[in-house]
Amino acid sequence: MQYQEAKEKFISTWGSLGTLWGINKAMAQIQALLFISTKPLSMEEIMEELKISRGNTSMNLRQLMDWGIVTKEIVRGERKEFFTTEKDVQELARIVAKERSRREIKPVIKVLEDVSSIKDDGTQKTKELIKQTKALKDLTDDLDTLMNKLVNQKQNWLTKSVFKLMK
Amino acid sequence: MQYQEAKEKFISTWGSLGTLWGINKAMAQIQALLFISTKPLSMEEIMEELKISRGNTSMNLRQLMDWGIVTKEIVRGERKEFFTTEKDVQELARIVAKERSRREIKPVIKVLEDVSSIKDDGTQKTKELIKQTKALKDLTDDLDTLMNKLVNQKQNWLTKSVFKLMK
DNA sequence: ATAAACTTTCAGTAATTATTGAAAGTTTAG
DNA sequence: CTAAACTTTCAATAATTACTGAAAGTTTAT
Repeated sequence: MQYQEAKEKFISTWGSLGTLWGINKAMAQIQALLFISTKPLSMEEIMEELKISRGNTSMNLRQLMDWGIVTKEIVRGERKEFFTTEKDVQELARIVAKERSRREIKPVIKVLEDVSSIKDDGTQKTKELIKQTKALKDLTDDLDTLMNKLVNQKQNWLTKSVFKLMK
Repeated sequence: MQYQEAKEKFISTWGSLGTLWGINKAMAQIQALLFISTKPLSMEEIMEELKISRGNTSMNLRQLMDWGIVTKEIVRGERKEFFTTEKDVQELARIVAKERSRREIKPVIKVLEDVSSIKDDGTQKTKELIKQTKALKDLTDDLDTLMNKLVNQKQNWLTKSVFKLMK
């Protein structure tokens, strides 16, 4: 496999994986492109590489910036804007985990809390609803906490020690 | 909040959360319904509760069974089939984590491996592609391993000890 | 102030994904 | 074997989500 093929394979795989971490295809592909680029890219270059429209590129770059994954670069002497992505995978994972926790997991925990704290009217079905949603809430909470703690270790010695512990 | 409202809120929240764990809305809602039900439900009952068609119910139940989350129950004297879901959240998490690892994460790791092992032709851009996809592969691998190990502890004493360690 | 260079917005359209419902298939009781 | 009771399949359609492109908006240089 040569450079061009490998690059395309990486970008398209990462793109279709986007759904897994909760973003759309174009967004993931732009991030992938920037991630392996040796220099900041302009909107023009991104459109050209990925064969997507100006509007699409603009909207998805904006979202990536909202996530804190991509940043604008000012290049001296150039009028147009250039973009780069966080290059450190650990830091990237940290950002993604934090954002997903905030945007998706926390709100769900809130709902589970509300639902599991309805008044017990003594019926079987109410007891079951409370018991099960409570269990789900506890699990979700635990996993969320663990994920955040894990990913917040800027150095990876702790990750390593956890691995050791679990082996 | 009363039972009916709480139940509906739980089912619809869990349904829209489906995308987060990689399944569709109807599938997640069926699972949610079974999860808080005090007894196995027939296809008829599921259709009725969720207001979805027979075909949709059938197809999504099949998928839930493929995932290993839902099982058929034979009820003595009844001709139709009844369905139940795994009721233990820890076990549920174990199944989901295992399946997602197998279906989605492992294949991505494979691609990252392939891409990161192309021949280094000495150019800057090839070096960057190799370096970055390698880093991504290592991270993905670590997270996958960790997730599987975590979730495979049938007892939760280990989860607890990990928490303690990280606090 | 003007105009060129660039970015954003958003209504319309395309692509994708989910759902229906009726026909075909299967199982069981008699 | 037959028919009733039930489930599955799948082509058609609906709903959702993503994408385009051109017009409107913004910034910068002169």
